[in-house]
Amino acid sequence: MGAGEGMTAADLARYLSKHDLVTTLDLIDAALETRTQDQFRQLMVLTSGLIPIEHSHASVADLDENRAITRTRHQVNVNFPEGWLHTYRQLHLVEADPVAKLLFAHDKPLIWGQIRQAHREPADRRFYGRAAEFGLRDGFSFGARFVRSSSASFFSCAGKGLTSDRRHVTIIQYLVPHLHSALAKVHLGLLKEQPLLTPREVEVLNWAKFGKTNWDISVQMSVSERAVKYHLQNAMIKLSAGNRSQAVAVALSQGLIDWG
Amino acid sequence: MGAGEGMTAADLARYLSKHDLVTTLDLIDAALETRTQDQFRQLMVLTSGLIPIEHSHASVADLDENRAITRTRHQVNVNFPEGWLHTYRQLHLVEADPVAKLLFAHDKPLIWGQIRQAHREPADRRFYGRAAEFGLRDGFSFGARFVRSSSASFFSCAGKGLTSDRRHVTIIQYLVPHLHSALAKVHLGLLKEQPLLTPREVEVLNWAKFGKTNWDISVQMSVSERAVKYHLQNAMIKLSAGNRSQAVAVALSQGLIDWG
DNA sequence: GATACACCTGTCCGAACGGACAGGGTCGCA
DNA sequence: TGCGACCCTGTCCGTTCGGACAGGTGTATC
Repeated sequence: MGAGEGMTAADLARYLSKHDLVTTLDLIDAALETRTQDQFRQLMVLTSGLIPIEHSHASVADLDENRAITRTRHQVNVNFPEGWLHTYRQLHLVEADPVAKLLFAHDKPLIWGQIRQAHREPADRRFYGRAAEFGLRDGFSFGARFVRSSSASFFSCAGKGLTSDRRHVTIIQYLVPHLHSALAKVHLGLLKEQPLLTPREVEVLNWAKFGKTNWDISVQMSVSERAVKYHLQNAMIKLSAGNRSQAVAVALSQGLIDWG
Repeated sequence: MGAGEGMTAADLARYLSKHDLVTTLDLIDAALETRTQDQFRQLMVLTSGLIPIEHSHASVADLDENRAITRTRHQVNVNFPEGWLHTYRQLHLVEADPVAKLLFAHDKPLIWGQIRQAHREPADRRFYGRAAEFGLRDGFSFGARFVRSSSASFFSCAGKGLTSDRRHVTIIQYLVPHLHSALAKVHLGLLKEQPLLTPREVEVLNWAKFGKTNWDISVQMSVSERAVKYHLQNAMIKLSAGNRSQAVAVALSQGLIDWG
């Protein structure tokens, strides 16, 4: 029991004040209620009232079977230095980033300082140097797959002295997994807001997932069988699916239709 | 922000000791790690060290579109009176149970005492009388759908004076949603343990979800196309699916195959 | 040795599917 | 007044699917 290695409930009592505990618990509760991007931003603001987060940035991405990022779905940049993000993309620093390599390895927050101490290779030094130019020295990252989805979120927070303090580290270990699940909920909500599929396409897929034939669906929807094929065909094109089975599977895993 | 109506962070500070806060936070953390039925039982035991839970009982069930229970998938009865559960089933008390009506209405813990005060009808009186015979007076229930699944969990905890105390109620409000997600994880794990499907059937479904044809799959698995049809057919029978699309959808929603 | 189960294979055939051809319409927006 | 969406309809045709017939093996259990 307890978050992270060597982290125990005793740490909570030792390093955190009663006010810290109350705030952490309330932030966890607020994370449960978080549904929208604005609420998530607000959550990060509240968090930075507890620990000195100066910059934070969250991404949702698709992973392949090797847990490598294939596509970035969307970003919530609260106040991360744009220059750094630009440099990172431009120079493909993901190859050099020691944190990125470990991001999805364990479902634990990664404290930059701890990584820095473990890996002391010259290539890493250059990376840390670059990051320091943008004021990014202390901080943490957290990456985790969403349950029952091929997507994952990762986010980074930076701030002066953020992770050289046992109090901060303790709070991070206990709080961050809940920020992740809040982000997952925000992401799911956003997917439904941006309607990749038209209402009719969703309707057809919702029947198809129950194994209905085109003719069955046409009766339910009071249209011709051809109309059903038309919508399903468009849905398959939009979802890059080769047939109705894949279309249903993709739509389910993307949260475009739900589980009736 | 804050759990439940009128519940604020101030309540945490007012009614909870520092030790309470530490324990609650650590229980929430332990809930994150919970994967097995034994771990869940252990979690309930730890919880009863914090608030006076004497009896607890958890169920996972399938819901229809009206949020009515269609099938109970499995139960974790820690120490609920068997006699009461038997009476409940025998007399279909779910019809009379005021708590059951509200179980999936909001994603909030239901404090029995509060329900009892709100509904003072004679029919309810009889129900409370029966429950009291089994020592069930004070307690709470919590029901919520699992994300991206047609299943839901609900569980009830009872104990003397359990919910007539602000301290207990506050802890319950903040803790219980995390117990629910722990139960969800346990349930998912159990589904994979009881192999409804054979390894080959799982393999075929995993190709089918990518839209592969029977012939494609037969090449991948180095068997005849007929063998693929054989496995898929058996899978469809076991999953009560009418065709491959429904088989894939059901297998996904049951957690029998995953995304990737 | 019988029984059960998972695994694999074959052929046949009607139903369902998916693509490609073609053509309607309404609505909102530039 | 286009233009692009979304919606709807038709026919044709080759492919795929799913059910029903039938058979085989190996392995574990009793």
